Amino acid sequence: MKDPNNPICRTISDLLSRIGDKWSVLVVSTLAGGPRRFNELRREIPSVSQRMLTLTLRGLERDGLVSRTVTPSIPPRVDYELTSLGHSLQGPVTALTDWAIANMPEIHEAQGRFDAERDDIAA
Amino acid sequence: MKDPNNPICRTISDLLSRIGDKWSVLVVSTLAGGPRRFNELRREIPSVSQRMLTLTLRGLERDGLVSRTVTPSIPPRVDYELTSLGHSLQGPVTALTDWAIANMPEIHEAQGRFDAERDDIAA
DNA sequence: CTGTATCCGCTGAGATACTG
DNA sequence: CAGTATCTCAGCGGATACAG
Repeated sequence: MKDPNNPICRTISDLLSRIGDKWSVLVVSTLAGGPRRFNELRREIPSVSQRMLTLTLRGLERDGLVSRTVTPSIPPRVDYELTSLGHSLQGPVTALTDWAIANMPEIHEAQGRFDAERDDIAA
Repeated sequence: MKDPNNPICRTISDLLSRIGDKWSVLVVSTLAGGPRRFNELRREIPSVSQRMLTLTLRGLERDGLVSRTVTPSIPPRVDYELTSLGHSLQGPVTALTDWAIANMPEIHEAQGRFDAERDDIAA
């Protein structure tokens, strides 16, 4: 159970590093509203760089959470869409973000206490 | 909603970088079985380094998820324990890990397909 | 429009040695 | 026993420029 070499732990840790990365959850939750083109995603997530959006989408595509559809026209058109696997991830992720929102005050309070103590010691 | 500058998104993203880091979930799930001393945790999670265990525990403590109790004896004794906030996180995290376990085959399959295609193109 | 390629700084994380 | 300090290296991620 606690051994990172066993395949279950590795899968969990892989999933966590994916959803734990800086952009995946944001992209998935945006795509939850329906398919988007590349630059639509950029507009809806203004702070993401082109490079990171590409990398994030590739990662999600590799894991089978997002599908990528190319329409070879001029200009080219690429649509990204959640797969059913991607949609099924929404439930657990929402549970987590709801928890974060609900407990935000308590977390910030704890951080404040911790940092105040740290400063006391430093002083 | 998609703006990383708004406090809600920042809290969520902070939470994700905590539970998304390499060790936090492992530590929390170990502590779910009851309080542990520092070296007990090291023994139960053999692959964690001393440094990373310390840093992980500090982070969890700062967020109010774990409490740290020092008994100034010789040798010194320090017990780590989940707070009620820490326990309440177990539910959402379990939902996520259950999802990962349930969908592990499909994810690996998707990765296999993706990597096979990539190799085809490379060849 | 939808990417890829490159450079580069910052942080995460391991190894090792030292301290109260 | 329970840490801190320092070195080191790899990888993430931003900015920018280029390409089909």
